[in-house]
Amino acid sequence: MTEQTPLRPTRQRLAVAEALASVDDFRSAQEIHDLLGRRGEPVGLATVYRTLQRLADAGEVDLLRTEDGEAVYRRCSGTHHHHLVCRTCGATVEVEGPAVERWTRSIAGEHGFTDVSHTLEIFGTCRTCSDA
Amino acid sequence: MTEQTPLRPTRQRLAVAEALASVDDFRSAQEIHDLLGRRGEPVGLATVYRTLQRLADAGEVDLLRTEDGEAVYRRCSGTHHHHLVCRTCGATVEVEGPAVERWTRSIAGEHGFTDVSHTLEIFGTCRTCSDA
DNA sequence: GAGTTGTTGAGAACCGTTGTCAAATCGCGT
DNA sequence: ACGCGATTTGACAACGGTTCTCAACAACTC
Repeated sequence: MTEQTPLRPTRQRLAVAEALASVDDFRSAQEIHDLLGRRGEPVGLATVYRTLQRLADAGEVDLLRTEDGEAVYRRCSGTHHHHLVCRTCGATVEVEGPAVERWTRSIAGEHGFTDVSHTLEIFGTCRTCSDA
Repeated sequence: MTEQTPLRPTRQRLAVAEALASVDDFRSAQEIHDLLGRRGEPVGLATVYRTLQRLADAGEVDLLRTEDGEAVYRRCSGTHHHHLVCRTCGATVEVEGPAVERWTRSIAGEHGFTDVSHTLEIFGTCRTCSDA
C-alpha cells in the first residue's frame, strides 16, 4: 500500500539524489539547489523541493526543522534512529536508543495514546568546534 | 545574568498571558491574536509575536514547531519536561523522563559533544479521539 | 514517429514571521 | 497632577521559505 506511480528517473532527480549522497550533514532545499547550480547541473528550485519531499515521504531522507523553522534534509539509513547534530558546523551522528523507544511507547500507553510516533534530536558542540 | 529591562505589564502583555492561561494546548501566534480579537481585547499581531517570543525566551512558555514549521506556544511549568501531544485534538500532557535526560547526555558525551540540549516530543491519538 | 502522461521551471502567489516608525502609553520625578 | 524620556504598540511593508500555476518539455508505449 505504498507507491503506484512508476516515478521516472530524470536527470534532475538523479542529480538531487547524488547531491545528497555527496554531503554528510543536513542541508536545506535552497542549499542543494545552489550546490547543483555550481556543479553545472542546474535544477529548478521547485523541482528540488518536490524531489526532496518525495524522498522524505518515501523515508529515504531524514527531514528536520532548524530552530527557525527551515526544513533541512539528509540522506539516511533506513532504520529508525535519531540525530546528534553540531550546532556550529552541522556535523551529524546517527544514534539509536532502544530504551528511549520503549520509554516513549510506555509513557504514551499509560496516558491512553495510540498510534504513537516521536521526534528526538540532540544538539551540541562537537569536539572540533569546541577546540577551535 | 538574565534580564535588565523592567518589562512593563501592559494591557496587551497581560491579555496574551491570560489567553495562554485559558487554553491547555499548543496555539499559534495567529490563533492567539484571533482569540484576543474575539474576546474584545484586540492586540496587534506584531505585539502578540513579540510577547510570545519574550515569554519563550524567559522559559515561561514552551515553543514547538508543527510538522509544517509553524511555531506554536503553550504555557508550561518551569521544570524541564517534554510533551505528549494528540495529533488530532492537540490535547497535551507534560511528561518527564530522567532516564532520557541521562541517555542524551551520555550519548553526546561519548561522541565528544558538549553544551548539549535536546528536543523530544511524542505524538499520538488520545483515547477520546480514538474512541470517536 | 505520434500520442499520452508525468515532469520541469520561471515566476507569481502564499503565508508565517519580522522589521519600520510615528503615535500612544508607561513610570517616574517634580 | 503634569511633564518628560524611554518603552511599547500597531498598521503596514518587507522578507524568506515553500508551494502553486501552467505552458513547454521529456519519458514511456505502441
